[in-house]
Amino acid sequence: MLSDMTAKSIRARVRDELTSEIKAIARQQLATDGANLSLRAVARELGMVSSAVYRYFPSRDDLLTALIIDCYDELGEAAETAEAAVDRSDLLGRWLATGHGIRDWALANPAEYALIYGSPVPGYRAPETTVGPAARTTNVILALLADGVAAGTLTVADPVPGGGIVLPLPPELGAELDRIAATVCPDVPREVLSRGITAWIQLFGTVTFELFGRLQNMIESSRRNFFDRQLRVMAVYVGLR
Amino acid sequence: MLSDMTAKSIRARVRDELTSEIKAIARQQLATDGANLSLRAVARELGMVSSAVYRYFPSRDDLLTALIIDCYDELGEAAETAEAAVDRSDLLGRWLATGHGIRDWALANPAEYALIYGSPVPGYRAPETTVGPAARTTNVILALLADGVAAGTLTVADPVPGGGIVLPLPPELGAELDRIAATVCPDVPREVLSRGITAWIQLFGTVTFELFGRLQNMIESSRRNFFDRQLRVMAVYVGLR
DNA sequence: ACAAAACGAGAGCACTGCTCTTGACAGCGA
DNA sequence: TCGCTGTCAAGAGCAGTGCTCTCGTTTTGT
Repeated sequence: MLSDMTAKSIRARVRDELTSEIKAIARQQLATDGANLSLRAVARELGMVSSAVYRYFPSRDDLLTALIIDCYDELGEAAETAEAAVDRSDLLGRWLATGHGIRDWALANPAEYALIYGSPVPGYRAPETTVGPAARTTNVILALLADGVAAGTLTVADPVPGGGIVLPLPPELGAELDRIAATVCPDVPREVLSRGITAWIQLFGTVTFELFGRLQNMIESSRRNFFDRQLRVMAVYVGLR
Repeated sequence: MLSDMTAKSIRARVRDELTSEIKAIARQQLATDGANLSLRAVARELGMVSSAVYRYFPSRDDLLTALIIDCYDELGEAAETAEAAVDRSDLLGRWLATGHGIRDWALANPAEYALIYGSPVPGYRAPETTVGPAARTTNVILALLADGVAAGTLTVADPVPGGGIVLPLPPELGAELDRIAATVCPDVPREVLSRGITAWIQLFGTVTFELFGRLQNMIESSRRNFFDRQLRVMAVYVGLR
């Protein structure tokens, strides 16, 4: 009985170990070779022959998919843990923590961020298994919006008192926002969701610009300050306090 | 004399023709193979042997650089012509035209957009010759800001009357913004420049998200409406009217 | 008309993803 | 303990890649 389980575990465990070792070296190579990493180089690094790697990943794209899922999960976890450390009623603090958690992970893993948020690999179709991990970061923000709505902080009305920053939503866009809200955050009105999406795009747009070198010769020494300000500007726009 | 010139023209012209033909086919392949296009495939398409292509581009990276410069120039020209068609005093119209011009070009040339605004190719260092063409689109926006400042429309003060969307700039970030403004738009105050950069990031962030598939299962049928609204929201934030 | 430069073709090198076959080893039931 | 079966690493091999070098040919400048 026990020997059965350990025997099974033995083969399975060494396989899992090799699998994660392959992924580790592949991620290491990701930093230098980007998305077009070499399976043979990974095998060489492991002292294996290239064909042996195919016992663990049926193709290079499958290895890439595994890496993508891992990265989505890591980024999602980074966002979740950063956000979880803030008092639930402090919506602004939660938003800031989420943003900086995402940016910090991206700065620490630039190649991985480029893999999941950069140009789509031509000919590569992301399988369905990636959408779950990919949604983790957005779910953090959506929960933030839902909590703000529940607390009465986020409303349909203009979050900037006396300001005119809220523009009417075109009907087709409004309908589409309603459809999104219905499936993913039922109690968030379309106006709040719309502002949240704008802030979401600003967050990732700023990280992407910083990592892809578009801030070079512009914002250099105060990039964290700049990003923090971007977050706060969007927080005011959304109404997070 | 004339024969000299035509003789000179003959060799140079056929060379230029071949050069642009290579680039045309390379851009065609860009759509299917992305940044890792095959020089041999381009040569095959031309009925040449691969080594012949090296007479025109010393390496694959040089061909890529030529494509990048062409794309920057095309995108810049698209933004410029779209913006030039609007009355100079209509700042909001100019901003909207610029944004839609950029997005329209990106939608028409998604692979090219990914080439210049996607993940940086690992190991590829963009040469100095690309920064000029790359700056064309941002120059359009900077001119917009400068005109708004000159007309008195854009000021340091909060563009949203009675609103509190303007946050104080951290001193280091303010100094950096001053440094940018001094070299590229001397009469634009740091506050206006800061708002412009935020709008600029929102513009390209939205286009990037749309093209890289991050809007899938969210905004589908009303993407142009969504982008237009994004532009208008940022216009209100910046103070463009 | 002649030397020099430019050009296309071909062979070749080292590399890639991937497939197929071969031989070795471990776990299983009898 | 002895075969059987499934898993594994290794090697050869195929087609493709970027790139270099050489070899005749053509074109150019003088």
